[in-house]
This record gives sequence, C-alpha cells and structure tokens, in this order.
Amino acid sequence: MHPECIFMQMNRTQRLLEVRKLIKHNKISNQEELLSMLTMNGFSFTQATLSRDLKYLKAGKISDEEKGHIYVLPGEEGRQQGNHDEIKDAVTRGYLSIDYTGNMAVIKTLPGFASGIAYRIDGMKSFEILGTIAGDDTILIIAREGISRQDLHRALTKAIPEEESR
Amino acid sequence: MHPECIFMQMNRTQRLLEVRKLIKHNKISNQEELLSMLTMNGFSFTQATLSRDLKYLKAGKISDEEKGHIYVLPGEEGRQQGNHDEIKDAVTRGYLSIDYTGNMAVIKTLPGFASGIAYRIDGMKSFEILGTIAGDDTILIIAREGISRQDLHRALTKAIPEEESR
DNA sequence: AAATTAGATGTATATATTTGCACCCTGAAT
DNA sequence: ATTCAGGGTGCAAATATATACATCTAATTT
Repeated sequence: MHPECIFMQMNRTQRLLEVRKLIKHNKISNQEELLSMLTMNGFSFTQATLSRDLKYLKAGKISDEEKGHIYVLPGEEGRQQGNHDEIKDAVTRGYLSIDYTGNMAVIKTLPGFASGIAYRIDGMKSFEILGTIAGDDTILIIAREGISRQDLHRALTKAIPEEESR
Repeated sequence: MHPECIFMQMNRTQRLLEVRKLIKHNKISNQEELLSMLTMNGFSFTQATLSRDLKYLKAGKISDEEKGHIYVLPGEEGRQQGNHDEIKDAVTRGYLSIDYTGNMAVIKTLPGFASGIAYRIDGMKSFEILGTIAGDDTILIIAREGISRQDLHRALTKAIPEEESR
C-alpha cells in the first residue's frame, strides 16, 4: 500500500495533530487524561492506539514537579529545564522530526505533508542547502559540501510557520 | 537535614552518578535492565528506588526504533529524534543550477522539469552515474564510487549542455 | 541523652503503558 | 474478481513504573 492514502488516514492524521497540540500546550500526566481530552474533542479511539500515537510522535515523558510526570514532544524538553522562555514553535503542521546523516538531513512528516514543507524549505533558498527531495512523508535535504551538521541545522531552523489554532 | 550530608548519602550519590552514566552511554529500555546493570556494578537497591532516582535525575523516556523506548537525560536528548526547529517562509524562485557534494550532484530545475531532465540523464546510461532521483524541481544524482567530481561533471555536461556551475 | 526531623529505601500494591493477536480496510497484484 | 500485503485498531494480557506506608538512619534541637 502506498503512503499516498489520505482517506481513512486523514482521521488518524487529524488525531495525531491534535495529540501533539494537546501535549504541547498542556501538562498531561497520563494517557487516560489525554484520551479523555481527545474524546471530548470528538475523537473516538482507545488508549492502546494513543500509546502507539505517542510512540509515533516520539513523545517522551519527563518528571514534573507539579504533575509528577508529563509528556513532552521531542525538542521541547526545555520544559523540564524550565526554559519556558521563547521556545519558538518548532512545529509546522505535519512536521515530525529531523535526523542527520552524512551531508544530508531527513525530515519525517505526517503522511502527505512532505512536499508542502519541502516547498517552504526550498523557498528559503539557503546557501547551505543544495536541494530537497520530498516523498509523501519524508524529505531528503542535501547540504552543500563543507557545511557542518550545525550549519545545516541552523539553516533549517528557520522555516516552518506557526501552527494552526483550533 | 541539609543536602550536604555526605555519609551514607555518598552511596546514593555514587549510585546516581552511575545511573546517569549508564543512561548516557547505553540504550536502556526499562528499570529492570538498568537495575541489573547496577547490581552487577556492586550496587544493591530496589526498583522503587531506581524509579525515584530517575525522577530525581529528570530522566525521560522516549521511543527508540531499535529498543522500543529508552531513557534519556535532559540536555542529552540529542539521541532523541529531531531537534525540532522551524522553517520560515521566504518567497523566492528557484533557478537552474548544479552543485556537487560528496559523491553526488544536485540539480535544481524550474518546477516540473526535474523528472524530464532526470529521464535524459538516465537515458545516457553513464557508467559514472549509479542512478538519479527526481522530485519536482530537484534531481539527485548518485555517482559511482571512485568517480571524481570532474568525471561526474563531464558526464553530466553531456546531458545538460546549458549548465553552469555556481 | 532523648526527642525530633527529614531524606532514603524496601515492600507491596496501584497505576500506567506496551504489545501479541485477530480483524478490518484499502490499494496493489494476479 | 480474487488474492495479497500492510497499516491501523481494539481487546485483553503482559510489562513497566510510581507510590502509600512503614522504617531506618543520621543530623539537629532541647
């Protein structure tokens, strides 16, 4: 089955986006709590699926003085340090993660979002970035030779608009 | 009692240091596993205490492709996928160009031209070129191992006469 | 010295999370 | 049309983790 399936997947995608948003904006200490929030928002699924969603989103759980343990998104562990400052919204609609290997980076997105994000990256026309190739949920970013991982990261660190508010 | 107590506390401190070290250098997926490592290292305590230690260290647990879920230390989440950041919009137009990096070349084209050009390149069946991957406006050309940049450039020049390096 | 206090820890238990298995759905292949 | 293949889910059981409660120890106070 090709990743292009956006039919029943869309529901899942919606759910993943919502899960992420909730985690991002609230201190959630367990899946049941999160599940009930989602249920109230009209979603209908089980805790088992939520567990899988959280894994898919690479959500982590850290200790929190106030609520014991809370979920956090990758890159936002700042909350555990109290760096509540200005954690710029690292999240674009659909953006999931980024990894580096050799002189390139691989961005994972929710199904269907790769080309949109890649388009924005291309739009930056960064010197560091030679080009991008987007599939359905993956973007390959090729860095210019001599560009360090930090440079590439810094270049990429400036693209993804703010997320939508529901 | 002040935190300065260094007597029997020393043991705890030692333990905490060890716990941190182990988490830092290994992919540990659960407390039992960690506990047995510590036990082998001469420590003697229970899972409950370990749970408390982890909380004290603000250790987090994230998903890991290899081991399911692993512990990470704050600030050490480099292992955690995705240093999520943002990508900002910048309205620009791409241009035709070719660049080299590592053992590959990246060709940028006007939107929609990538596959066409890639098709031509593929058609050359150059020995130097292992393959190409085309997006909408980007082509990634993978060179055979041992092929110099000049060789690759020469091969590509045949396919794209109007090229000009930057 | 006795009483007091607070952190550390074990035990047992409660709570939370993950996962094997079966099933369903949809696109791809025959 | 039929078969196949793979992802997504629910259910229930397996695992993993947190914590209430009782102790113990060492430092502090009286």
